[in-house]
Amino acid sequence: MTKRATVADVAALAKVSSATVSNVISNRLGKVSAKTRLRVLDAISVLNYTYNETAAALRSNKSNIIGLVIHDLSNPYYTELIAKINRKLAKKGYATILACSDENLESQQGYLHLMKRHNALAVLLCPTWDTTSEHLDAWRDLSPTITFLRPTGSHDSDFIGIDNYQAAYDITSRLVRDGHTQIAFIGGSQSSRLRRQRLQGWKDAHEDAALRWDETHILYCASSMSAGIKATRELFKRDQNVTALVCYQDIVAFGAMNALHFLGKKVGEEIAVTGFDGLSDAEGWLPSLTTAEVQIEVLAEHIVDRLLLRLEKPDDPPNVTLLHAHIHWRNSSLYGGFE
Amino acid sequence: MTKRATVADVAALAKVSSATVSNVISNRLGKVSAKTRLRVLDAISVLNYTYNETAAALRSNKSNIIGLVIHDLSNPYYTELIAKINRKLAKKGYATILACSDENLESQQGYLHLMKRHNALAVLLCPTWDTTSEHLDAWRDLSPTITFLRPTGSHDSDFIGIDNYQAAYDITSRLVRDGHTQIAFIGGSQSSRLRRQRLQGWKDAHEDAALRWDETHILYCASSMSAGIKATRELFKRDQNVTALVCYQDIVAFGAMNALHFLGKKVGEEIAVTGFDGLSDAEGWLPSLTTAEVQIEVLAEHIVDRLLLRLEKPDDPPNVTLLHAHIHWRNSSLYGGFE
DNA sequence: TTGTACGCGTTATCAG
DNA sequence: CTGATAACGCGTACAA
Repeated sequence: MTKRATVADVAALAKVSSATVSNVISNRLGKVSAKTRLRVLDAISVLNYTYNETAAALRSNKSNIIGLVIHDLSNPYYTELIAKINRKLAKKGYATILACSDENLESQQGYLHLMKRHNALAVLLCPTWDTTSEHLDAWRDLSPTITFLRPTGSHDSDFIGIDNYQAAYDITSRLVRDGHTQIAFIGGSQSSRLRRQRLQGWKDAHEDAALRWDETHILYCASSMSAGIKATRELFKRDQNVTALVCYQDIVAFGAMNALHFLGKKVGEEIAVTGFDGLSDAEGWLPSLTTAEVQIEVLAEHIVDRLLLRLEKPDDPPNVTLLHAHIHWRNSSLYGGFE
Repeated sequence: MTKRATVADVAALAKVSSATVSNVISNRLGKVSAKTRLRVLDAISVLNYTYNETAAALRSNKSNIIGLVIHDLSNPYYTELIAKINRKLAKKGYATILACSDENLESQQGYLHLMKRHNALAVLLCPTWDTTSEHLDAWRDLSPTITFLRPTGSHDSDFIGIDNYQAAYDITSRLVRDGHTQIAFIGGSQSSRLRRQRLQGWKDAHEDAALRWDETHILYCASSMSAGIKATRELFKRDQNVTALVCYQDIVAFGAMNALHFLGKKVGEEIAVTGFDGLSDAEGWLPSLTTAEVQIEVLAEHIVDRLLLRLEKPDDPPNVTLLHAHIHWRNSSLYGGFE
């Protein structure tokens, strides 16, 4: 546990001032001659000097810490997203403080407070369902907040999301055109705005095709494969005539397909299943799963780009971006099997 | 973007010195009278004062940041673990800087450096396969490093892991006793020490039962359901006579079960499948999956406890803890179906 | 019980 | 191009 070298130590060894060392460290071009620069770099490596972010942050009142607050870490879509955001930020030299609110508003607010204490440069937030615009006001003034995936109702912050309504509408319409009349909607939690958007697409697709939808075909369930299994079994207890399942998420669809195997229904032949998310497992599954995808990579890119833009121009008006999902039609919803 | 209040501002409003404010904030009992305490707290709320961790960290040379470096964020076992560790640390007042090395040593070392720059109080590390004890030496002297799940060969750091050998041995032995003679081992990557431990358990269980194991029954695959599907199909291309699959992870087992459905084999009747991890989906799956579990909660508890202990006593000798897995025998490996 | 004064390691400012 | 010096906001002896 030897004490670590400081700028002053480096300066002394290189026989320059601490200001010069600082200039070298920050790569301020033209502020320091090539020769002294080398001398300083040499001293840095001799002393095994490590930059102290803490001191720099205090002095410049600007940390390089980005807060990342999310409601759930059990859904692979979110964790892959986090991984990608994390990597992109790291490449830009930012560190990420992670927090998981577990769908608990109080906990989320606590974490936002933590970010403030740490002087987070910005906060990326995927909020709990009960988060309103007002809940964010307390933080927005200090550091920019960028919300993603889950709308908070009013948009005073930047928001990057997915056009869920359209994707659900498109999927359902296509199923109707393929001849399905008994189409179920499975998954999501009751209070979810996102679910409401997808469900509305499902409903409108019915109505625009002059088809009645049935309340008993709508089921809630948690975000897990086993919840999808349970919901699917429940669905077929209610009604044996369903021929298509529009699932709220891929993991729910995986569960549904597992349950359908068990119920003796051949997915892609006797019954269609669709998902949402575009997980990489969807393609390799048997049969391959039809799903609405916004590539996680693309989403992460948008989020990080928006963040960087916002850091440059803090006072620009908030931006709302809705990404269009691409629907991969695969074997789980084969056309023509349902005439 | 109004400037935030400082201790000095609070002191001025409460008509006390900054030292008194500091004492109130840090809850140093007996150092300040109840009356002034209230005055200070009042001023804090009036000014909407927020504690500045950065300044505190610089002054005391002790951050409250814990670095969490992990190799993979796509496996639910790890993400659930992270979520739990994160929550426990937050409860103790620590913030977590997350980094994902993506199985890349260079990237991992970069992140460890980042942690050092941020003066991390400690680092929790689930290392890449090619990490050796020497790779950690550079960081260990500065802040304690606690490794988990993946052994690094030599143990100069604290380590919390799972007794993989024993669990795999127990599972395989039981399958042998149930009458299986053609037992495959699926999953894991070639260089994985952890996989070697589990595989050794599988091999030794064969040998102790005077049973030959077959090299063609051993397959590598990535950590995903679709990789499990591919590997299982490959296995049955090689040999139709396998009656049991010992999978390296639950997600691989889920994939295997999906593939087996497709191949027309009834899991739990004609063929046995076992997993590793004890994911919550294992129980709800159809049929329910036999799996070796070390409860994530328990593991997280051990890791955090070890961390806290280490912070208290930095100079105690490193501790290695191996947790014993509990095997849940479920329908996917029903006894008696293979006579 | 309260106040004063200084230092943590860096960066910004300005003068040379 | 380089150097001296003063901040940043908080913690902690030590003095009162």
